Amino acid sequence: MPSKEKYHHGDLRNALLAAAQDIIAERGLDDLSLRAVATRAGVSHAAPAHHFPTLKHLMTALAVIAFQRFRATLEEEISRAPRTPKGGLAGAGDGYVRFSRENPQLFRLMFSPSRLDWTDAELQAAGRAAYAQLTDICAAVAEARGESGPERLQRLQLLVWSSVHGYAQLLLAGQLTPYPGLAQEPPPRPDLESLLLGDG
Amino acid sequence: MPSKEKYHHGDLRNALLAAAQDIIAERGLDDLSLRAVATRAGVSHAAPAHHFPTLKHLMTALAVIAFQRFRATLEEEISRAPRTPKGGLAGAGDGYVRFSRENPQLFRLMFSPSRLDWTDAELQAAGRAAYAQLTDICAAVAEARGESGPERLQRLQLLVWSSVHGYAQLLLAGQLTPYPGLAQEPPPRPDLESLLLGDG
DNA sequence: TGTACATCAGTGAACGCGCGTTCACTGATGTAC
DNA sequence: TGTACATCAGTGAACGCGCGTTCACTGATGTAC
Repeated sequence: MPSKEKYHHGDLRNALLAAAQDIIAERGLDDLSLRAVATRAGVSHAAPAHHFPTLKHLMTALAVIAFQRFRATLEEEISRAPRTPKGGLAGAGDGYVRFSRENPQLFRLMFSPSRLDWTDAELQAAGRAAYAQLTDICAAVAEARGESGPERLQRLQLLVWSSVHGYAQLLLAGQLTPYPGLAQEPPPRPDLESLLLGDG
Repeated sequence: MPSKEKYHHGDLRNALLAAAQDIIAERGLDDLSLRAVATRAGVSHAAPAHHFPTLKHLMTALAVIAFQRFRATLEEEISRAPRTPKGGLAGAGDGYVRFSRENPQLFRLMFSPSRLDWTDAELQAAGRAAYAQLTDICAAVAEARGESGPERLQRLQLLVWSSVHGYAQLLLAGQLTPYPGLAQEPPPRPDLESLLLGDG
């Protein structure tokens, strides 16, 4: 454990990423800056440059973490659900929505292309790994529906992804709760499971 | 037609809104500022204050215009489609996606709650008017499916809205086209019409 | 029709703010011998 | 085991930038009489 007295931090890169998470959670994505991150990490404002040349580099590294956590949340909810196509689909949907609500600013970052460098190999890998969860689930759903072929599968994936992503986005945008101040319960996630796989 | 020489502009409020649309189309929503708008409109940087006390006021007025245009696009596509429940649903979906692609920055603004004042009556009215398009379409779809009751209708609306909104968002986020530079054709919008109303 | 005057839109200078970036530096670490 | 030295992470002052905001002002408009 690095002491506060040390001139060299020891693990500043991770400390900066942790500080960034605190900042976006408290003040929002728009208030994230290299200077704010440095201050939060207790380091001079020029120090981050050694680890992240630009804010985009830091945000890209943060998005990698976000996608990894996102993937873990999907896995967790899927493993908690019944091991059926319908259960898997419901679990993935629940995980998707839960992550977006628990980490709204990270979620926003993940889908803010202008802030990220999508040519970054780590980011691509993290994104693909998360997306693979949906792919697997959808393959099982397609099979249960007696559908086959890559095109059918792709269309099913897009429908599933779009509907849960759209619900999450509308929820975060405040479009599903008349007045945010009222803290009203939002309507439940669209039940694509029943539509695709029946009530069984 | 106001001449450039006049000290009083005559219609600065609208000129500022037009300048704002130019700026977000060319430089993006994040580069929108009161100063930039003033400069673009050919006016001193303090002039906008007489019409928009803060940037949020301007953005809210801009979102009103956006929702009105959005509504018009939905209407246009719906009226172009067959006058059946399925045609209406397809038209609404096409309009939704077309608007988001033709006006990506306005679309972003419409769903950026932190930038807008949703207590503004005009904004609420504009948003509701656009949403009413979807409501009407969904009522027809529900009837065609033999469903009834407000709860069923609400769930159907949420599913329809979520799936088309999610598709539009994923498209704008660049998640549906591997490399933006390649200008690859994205996959078509999820065909919720057939799923809900069959192939007829 | 003409004059006086209130109103208000737009000007331009000034302020403080946080930002990214640069740069000479300082202090710690680790390696070569 | 000890010394010299290269490397590099972090410092702190400085710079220029665009931003929102304030404020005394100036010029145009429209209304009262």
